[in-house]
Amino acid sequence: MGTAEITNKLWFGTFYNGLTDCVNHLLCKLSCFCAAVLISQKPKKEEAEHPVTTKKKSKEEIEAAKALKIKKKEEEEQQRWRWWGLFVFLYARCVGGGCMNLFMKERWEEDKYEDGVKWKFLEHRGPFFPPEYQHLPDNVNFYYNGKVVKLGLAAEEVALFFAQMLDHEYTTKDVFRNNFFKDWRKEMTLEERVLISDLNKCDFQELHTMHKEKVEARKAMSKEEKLVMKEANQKIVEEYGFCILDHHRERIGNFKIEPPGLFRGRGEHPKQGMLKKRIQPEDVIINCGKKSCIPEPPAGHHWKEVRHDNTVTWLASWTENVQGSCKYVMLNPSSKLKGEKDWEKYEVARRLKSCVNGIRQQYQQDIKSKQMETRQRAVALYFIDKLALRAGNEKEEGETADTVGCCSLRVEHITLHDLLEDKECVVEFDFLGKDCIRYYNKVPVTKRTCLLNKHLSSLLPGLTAKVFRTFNASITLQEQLQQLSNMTDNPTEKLLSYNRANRAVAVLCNHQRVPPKTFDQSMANLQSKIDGRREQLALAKSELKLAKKEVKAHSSDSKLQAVVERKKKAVQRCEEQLMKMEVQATNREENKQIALGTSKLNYLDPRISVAWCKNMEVPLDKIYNKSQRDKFAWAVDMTGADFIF
DNA sequence: AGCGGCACTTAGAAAATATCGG
DNA sequence: CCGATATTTTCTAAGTGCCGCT
Repeated sequence: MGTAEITNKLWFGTFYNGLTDCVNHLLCKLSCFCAAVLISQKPKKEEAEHPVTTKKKSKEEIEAAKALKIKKKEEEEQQRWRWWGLFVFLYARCVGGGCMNLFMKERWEEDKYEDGVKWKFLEHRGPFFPPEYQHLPDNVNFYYNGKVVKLGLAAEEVALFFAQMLDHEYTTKDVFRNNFFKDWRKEMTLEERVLISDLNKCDFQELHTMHKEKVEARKAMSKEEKLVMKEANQKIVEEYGFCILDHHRERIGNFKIEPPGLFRGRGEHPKQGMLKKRIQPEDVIINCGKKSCIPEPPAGHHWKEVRHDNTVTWLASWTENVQGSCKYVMLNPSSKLKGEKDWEKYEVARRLKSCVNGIRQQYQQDIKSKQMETRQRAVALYFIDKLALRAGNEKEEGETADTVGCCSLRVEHITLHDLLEDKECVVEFDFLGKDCIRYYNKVPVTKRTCLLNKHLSSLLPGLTAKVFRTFNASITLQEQLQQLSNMTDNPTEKLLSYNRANRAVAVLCNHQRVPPKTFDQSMANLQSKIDGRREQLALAKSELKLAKKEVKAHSSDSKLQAVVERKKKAVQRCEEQLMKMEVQATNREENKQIALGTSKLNYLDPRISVAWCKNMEVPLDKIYNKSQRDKFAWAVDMTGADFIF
């Protein structure tokens, strides 16, 4: 590589990255200004095009709405921070020479901020607080032992939390009820506490009914009312939902403070039903840039603390009272901070690809090791790799539901069979994993923890137990897509193949869901639709036959010929619709207990999917919705059809 | 060297919204 | 256009992994 070229790149790198603050800032301001002008002009335009007849207006309105949508899209696209731009640029220039992964990658790493620094400038409005609780209307009553009891504000609010959940299974569980009652009593006045001593004598029915009515009323709102609500919400998002990070406006993920309520732990959680208390500004730590405006706390309040820590990515945090854990306000997945990290994750997984064979050989060896520790490590790694189990960190006993991962499996979770269902040496797993999802699997094995991660990172920098899940998920997707999809398939079949590949990964990672309550019913509905369509098709076919006969009889009458054509089209349309529905039925049936979203969002290198779409000529929006396209914008932008994981 | 806590990713449920088909 | 159903978004719990402290 010539010196001139290097110099050139370095210059560009410096230029791009260091682009003096004021110039960069100016550009940013300019683009914001332009957007503001465009927005402020829009209503005027619509007004100008106003009058004429109602029918025409509505048509025009539709057109205008469409144009507006496109414009908005373009604007968004223009405002998108293409933080991966330098990489793509350099890669494009260098890929011919094949030097990218060494020289340029290093250059790229160097250009990032110094160790641990995540940003230089960060400004935001602080989190958004839920509204204060308002007393119940006078005609809605809580009864104790059959008598009306007017509760104080605090106790009433908590009573309503319980009342709202009355339809939920939670409220029938002893643990939930006991925890709730204990915490509820803490919120009562002395008088209330003396009176209310038995949850079974509490009647929340009126509160429950009121809540349900409110929900119904919200559903039944007129279009106009809904629009008003929507606009009000958008205003909140506009104000609190964004921050400025290093000159770019970025969407915040969860800018709303979690409202108070009853803790809904998963599975047999010992703390379910406990009161999750209301968070005050006095509980909240704000994190922002030193030079930025400090967000204003709600009137009459102050923040717990304001700090300027640019080695972390959160904008605000508070400690939650049920588990004592920290909650954070962080950026949306489409942001640079999240996207870059995501990209990095997949790069580590790809690096594993080149050395996974060696690692596998080694743990097979280590399984025979004389040292107990080495042997245990090897077995754990074997299962993490083969079954995509999670690492299984230690948890405090009694504080959470009893769930395990690979390194925390206990004897009772495993049964060893010398022979099971014709297979030798079978390990039977049965345990509750993350979110209390049951893992059940029978695995034939061949005859012959923090320590684990340390060992892994010595094999490959950045390698940890969870990388195996990412790696095996992504590589499985790639292989399955390769095996299942054909260029000659129609679009519907192609999508089925994609879903099946995705499904293979979800099964591997044990991503489950409870089948929707309406599943059987909706399946039956679809089936009857299919049957109906079949009959229709048969009818259309016989009609076509008849029409053809007619043509033959009356030697090529042009009118009759046209009828035949029409009938042919009808048959075709019918066949297409039938095929679509049948594929839909297959897909839905196969998806009954499987959730695809988690793997798509967290485990599958998006570049595999983008490349597949390009190769198969499938539009990207068939497999990624808007927020997925936003999250993976970096991959969409930089990936060609030739990408291989 | 072991542990507790902090920061961040991953997860399924539920709510909200869009789409479909009669 | 309207209700049922499907999809998307929101919500927040539940994991992983590492760092700094003792």
